[in-house]
Amino acid sequence: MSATRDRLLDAFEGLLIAHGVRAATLDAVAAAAEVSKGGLLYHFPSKAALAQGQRERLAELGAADVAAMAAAPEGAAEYYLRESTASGGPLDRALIAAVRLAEESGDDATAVLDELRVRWYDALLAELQDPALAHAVQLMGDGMYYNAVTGIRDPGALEDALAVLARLRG
Amino acid sequence: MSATRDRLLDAFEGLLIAHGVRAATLDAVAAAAEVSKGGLLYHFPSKAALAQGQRERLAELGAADVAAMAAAPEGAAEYYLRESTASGGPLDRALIAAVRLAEESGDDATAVLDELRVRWYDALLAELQDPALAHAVQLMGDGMYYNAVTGIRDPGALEDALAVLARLRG
DNA sequence: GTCAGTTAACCGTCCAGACGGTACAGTTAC
DNA sequence: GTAACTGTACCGTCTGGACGGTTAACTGAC
Repeated sequence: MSATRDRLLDAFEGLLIAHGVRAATLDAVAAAAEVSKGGLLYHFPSKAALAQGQRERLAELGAADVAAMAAAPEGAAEYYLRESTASGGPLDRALIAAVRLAEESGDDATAVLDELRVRWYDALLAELQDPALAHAVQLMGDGMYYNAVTGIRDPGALEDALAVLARLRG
Repeated sequence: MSATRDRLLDAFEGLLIAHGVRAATLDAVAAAAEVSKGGLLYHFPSKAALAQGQRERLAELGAADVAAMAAAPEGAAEYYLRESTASGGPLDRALIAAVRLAEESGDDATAVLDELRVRWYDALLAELQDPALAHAVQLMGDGMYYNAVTGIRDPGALEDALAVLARLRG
């Protein structure tokens, strides 16, 4: 909606990703977004509201990605694996930030992540028509995300995952 | 070594896993270990020392697991996948705690995780003799860990991963 | 055999700074 | 005039860490 609101969420996510939950203080977020603390609290009256705004952003980006996955010319599975390594995009940033937030606030925070996972699985199953294979593809994608989240570089992961997918399909 | 030292590390890991880095304060760790704050700081003179103690514990448990993996009768790959879902054991707890810690402290904290990953990969490769397959198995294991870390329940993940592994072997 | 001295293991309190949040009086752009 | 801010000054609480005790086991001298 508002440009400042988006800048604040960008800054919040950026701090969460780069330096973790401890670094994502209200002062730090405001400073990173080049907004005063009062300005931040104008848009998000509390830190919980800021976290909820982040979850809403993730839900929107996630829904868009599920739609793009179903429409992908290379197929849902390949699209999914490819996206799992392409860290740096808006969805990846939102996902990593949400995972970081979920570690503290428990249930309601993971609900968005849970539902998104189910939707991704459904899209994979629709294309692959094989529950175990769909599950395996999703797990490999999760693994690549996991490595991205923890900062672990894993060269060749995408190629090998795609190669294994091809074997299983063939 | 010391029983109190171990209790402190247990408490530290427990808080990191259940409520995240923000909850794992010196006071909270001391209280959970039923030790005074002064007692905690006797064993670990700073919070950084506490985190390093945790990493050292992970390195020890990890080395033991790699050895157990190579000696597993069901094979390294099956052992690895099975262990990836068995959350609650000492190694899993240490791993999750280390991942949480790594989000803040950056490079040197991820070094232990990085090296452990390489060792696991080597053990998988030694059994499977197939780089892409070894990589895929590791990614599926990572994915299951990732879900355990974020509190996502994923029933049937192990069975499906093992089924896919059997297909790829056969 | 006992008794001062040492040391490891731990307790409880204090403090400066950071944190989330409040309050509110201005300012700018439309 | 109203929405969207800025800037400053606060408040109460929490946090990491410093610090000065305390206790109990051990050690050697006499």
